[in-house]
Amino acid sequence: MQRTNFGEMACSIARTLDVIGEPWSPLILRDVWVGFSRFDQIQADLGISRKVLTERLNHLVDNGVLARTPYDERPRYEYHLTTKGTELIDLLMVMVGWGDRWLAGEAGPPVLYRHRACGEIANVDLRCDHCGEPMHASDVEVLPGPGSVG
Amino acid sequence: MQRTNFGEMACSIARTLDVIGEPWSPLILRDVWVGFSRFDQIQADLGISRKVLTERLNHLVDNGVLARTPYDERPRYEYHLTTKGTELIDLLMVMVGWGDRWLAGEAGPPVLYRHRACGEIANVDLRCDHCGEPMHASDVEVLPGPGSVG
DNA sequence: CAGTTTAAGTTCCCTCAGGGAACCCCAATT
DNA sequence: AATTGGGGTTCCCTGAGGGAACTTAAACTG
Repeated sequence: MQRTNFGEMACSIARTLDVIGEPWSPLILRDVWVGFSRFDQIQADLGISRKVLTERLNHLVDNGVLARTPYDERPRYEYHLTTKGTELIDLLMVMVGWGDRWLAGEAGPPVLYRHRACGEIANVDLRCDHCGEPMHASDVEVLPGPGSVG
Repeated sequence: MQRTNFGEMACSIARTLDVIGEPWSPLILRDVWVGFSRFDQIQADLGISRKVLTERLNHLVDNGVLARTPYDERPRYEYHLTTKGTELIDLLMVMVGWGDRWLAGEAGPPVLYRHRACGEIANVDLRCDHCGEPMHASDVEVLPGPGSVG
């Protein structure tokens, strides 16, 4: 095995990386999210090699993150997010938040998000799904779960 | 340039990937987070090549995500998260949530998180930092920001 | 005091993955 | 008849990852 296979590890981070951890994959998801749904659109927007784009799209479809649907009688296809893929956008929004905060510099964030529920320009914040209070690295204690190896 | 440089793109996702998007980097952060702070500990835990681990640690230190501090008069060092790095753990917690949900299978999640504030086993949930309501992919509208290229 | 251990890398070689460009197929358009 | 467009596939070349051995320097070990 050349490239280490993360999917076998008993770790949800490693398993997630096995699906979207290869170079370009998160950017492909971003493109599909914002409306670039066809091969040539994504290729032109990202400047990615066509070979690698083919590989990544197949991998994402095989893993149920994207769906490939024809839009013509000719062999023409569109890629769109499945439910599983849409939930990955949470991850991208958190990446955006961190990148905006630490890497955007003086120019400010490249894009903004308007939250439809309140109409305001906003960012995501992590909360406990049980009590609703903030939940960050220092607020949690890590314990072995049922799927641990021990 | 062989590997495409994401850091130059006007996209906070791409810029974030430039810091932690290479293979192994998120897993190294996870290890440091849960208490593996020394070179050989991390190497043994992950099974990563020593060469690659050296490269990744240097990259993470250069980007201000990890700090390298001596713990002995001999050349012995520990790596720990900076503030910038600690905020990246948010990203890992969201990855864990998605991996638990979609990839854990029948065995269940490998690790659990106890939220100190409420004492319960919990997961993170994304909320709007303005109004506190849920904020996911379908709840936002994407707009150009001050740092956009146009 | 010679030999071994430990931590933290470094060096080497080998294979495979990514980049880039050209090519392919097939239907529609000019 | 020739060109265009979409969605790939094929080719070669370079460089990144894997794996194992080597290095350095201090500290134990007998």
